[in-house]
Amino acid sequence: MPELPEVETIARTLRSGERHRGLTVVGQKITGVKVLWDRTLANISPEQFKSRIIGQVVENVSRRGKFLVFTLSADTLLMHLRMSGDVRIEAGVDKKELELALQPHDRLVLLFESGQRLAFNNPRKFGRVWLAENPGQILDALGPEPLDIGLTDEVFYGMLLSHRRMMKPLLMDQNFLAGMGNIYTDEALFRARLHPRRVSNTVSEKESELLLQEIRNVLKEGIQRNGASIDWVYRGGDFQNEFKVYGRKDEPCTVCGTEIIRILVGQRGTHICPTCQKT
DNA sequence: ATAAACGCCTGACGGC
DNA sequence: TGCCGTCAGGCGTTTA
Repeated sequence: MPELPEVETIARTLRSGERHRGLTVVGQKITGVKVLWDRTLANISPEQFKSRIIGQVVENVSRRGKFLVFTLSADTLLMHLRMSGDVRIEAGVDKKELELALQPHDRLVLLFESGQRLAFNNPRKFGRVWLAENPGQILDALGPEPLDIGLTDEVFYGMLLSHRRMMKPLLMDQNFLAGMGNIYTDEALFRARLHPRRVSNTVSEKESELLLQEIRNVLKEGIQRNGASIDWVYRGGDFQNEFKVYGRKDEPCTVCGTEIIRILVGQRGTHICPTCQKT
């Protein structure tokens, strides 16, 4: 489900309590765990997970690429929502209630001393959770954060030139750049007037600068609007109302009026304006 | 080095 | 209504 703006929104709301009726995970002590689907845990057994995480306090929640990063007293808890995941924090009434009233597709639940709980919900079971002493082993392979000012025009252009790959799969490669997914990549390429099959080392310096700018624009607008809500996995954002190409097959291009088409690039449904985005 | 094919899962939607 | 194919905000592994 989520790309960078959606994960960022989740991290912020878990931290601040906004949109969760004031509930925050920061400062909460973990006193219980329910693992409802064992394979949710990517690098540890349910038994080890329980014995290690119970008693730890959530110090902070942040994001790296599409990972949610929970900094705990001793370890780091990582969550990746993949295609259909979501995270809820909710108040519990009593012990009995905490054990019950789970939602369909809840795969992992953390119980806090306060009586509140955090649920990892994941209909398609693609999402994963890690408990790691050293999260760098997982996160360090990721490419740079697109919104990091350390990613300069020069650095980004150099990155494009050092590969000979189609632009869309390259931008979606998390080890190249962290956080871009199918939707925001389509939107950024459209705004930069680049065809998704364009080969990276044929991009000019000017095109590269515009692309980085538009990548940042769509991500920032997505974050401002709390992400995008699509299909049955609704999360409260409204960036879907700003889509220029994604999901707009057969509708007119907002720039030139040509009908948006859907093509396949790197096995992924891809939306372009065939007039504005030439190879 | 690059990219395709496929697997992992459940659910929504459209056509018949 | 039921059945069927297609599609889905992701990513790892295997194969070419």
